[in-house]
Amino acid sequence: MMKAAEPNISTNLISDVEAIDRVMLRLSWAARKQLAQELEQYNLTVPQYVTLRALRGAPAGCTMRELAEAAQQLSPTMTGIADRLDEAGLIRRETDLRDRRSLRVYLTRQGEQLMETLEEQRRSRLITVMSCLEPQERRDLIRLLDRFVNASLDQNQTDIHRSVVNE
Amino acid sequence: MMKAAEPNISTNLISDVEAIDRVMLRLSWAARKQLAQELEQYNLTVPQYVTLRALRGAPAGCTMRELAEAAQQLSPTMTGIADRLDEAGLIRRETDLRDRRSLRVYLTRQGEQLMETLEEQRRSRLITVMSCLEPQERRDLIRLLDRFVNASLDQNQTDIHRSVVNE
DNA sequence: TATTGTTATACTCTATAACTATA
DNA sequence: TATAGTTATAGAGTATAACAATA
Repeated sequence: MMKAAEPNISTNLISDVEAIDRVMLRLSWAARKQLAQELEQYNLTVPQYVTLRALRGAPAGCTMRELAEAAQQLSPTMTGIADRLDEAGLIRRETDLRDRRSLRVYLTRQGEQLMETLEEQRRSRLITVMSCLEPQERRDLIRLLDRFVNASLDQNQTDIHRSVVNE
Repeated sequence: MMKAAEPNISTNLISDVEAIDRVMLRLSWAARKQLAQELEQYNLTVPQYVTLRALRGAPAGCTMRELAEAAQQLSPTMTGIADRLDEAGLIRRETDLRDRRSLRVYLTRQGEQLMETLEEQRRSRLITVMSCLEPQERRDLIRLLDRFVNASLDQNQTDIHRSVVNE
């Protein structure tokens, strides 16, 4: 008889999985919509924001290829995003003198200022939200979420560059 | 002197906020990429999947307007998404006989089967991931995450329809 | 020949405005 | 007139293939 050896634990795991599935879909959907809305006032899209963050977290003057990897984009996609960030005056691209195939990408001062503004705004919003949790609960949430995300994303090769998106 | 009254707690809150900011960006970005990749083999996009889930969670035969609300989309956007789901044979739209302005949307049998397949696939993947956590840790994660998401999204009006996206 | 980055192309999503049909 | 849904249009992201310049 190969029924579930431990019905309670098994049942709990299934219902846990359904609960986490719902909350994760909600996060990756509704949270993204909220971020998009927050960025809209600065005429910034989510991929553009991710790119700026990757750029900020990367060593100064990374190449287009490195930037594309860090932001998890393909080369042609990154070209388009960089074109628009460039046009908005948030980044600049300069030919690498030692390898004239490469472009070095930098945040402009305006880009740095925008990122500071956004960081301040995000921080104050998150402080409000996080205040709803006790200090110990906050640490638990971060620790467990980090373990979950690592386990979840390390299954795939999707997340090779998490150190950069993660800053 | 209005310095931080409790330096340790204050400092911890700031660093907690930075940690949660990173992991949240990572979730709403990398996790979405992973979902997109998982759906790709079925020629399904993330918005299409969210729509199918909302449809599955909604009472049978909801209107286009209700579906758009449930999936947090604008009317014209939902028309386009529904067109493609229709063309793929996953949903069907029928004129409401009592109000001929309205369309009633249904999952086709093919659509239901696809959703079952996807649910099975997601479940088995999540079971693997969740197994990395102890039962008590899983419950803690779900509880804390739920509280965080509610606090975070209830700030905005972004998430009016979480019951449906949430199923 | 291999690499860097771009252009060309096609499709999807998103947002706004204008429109049709129904109520 | 108000509502349900669509079409029209434009911009942005995503993916593939082809290309130029450089190494």
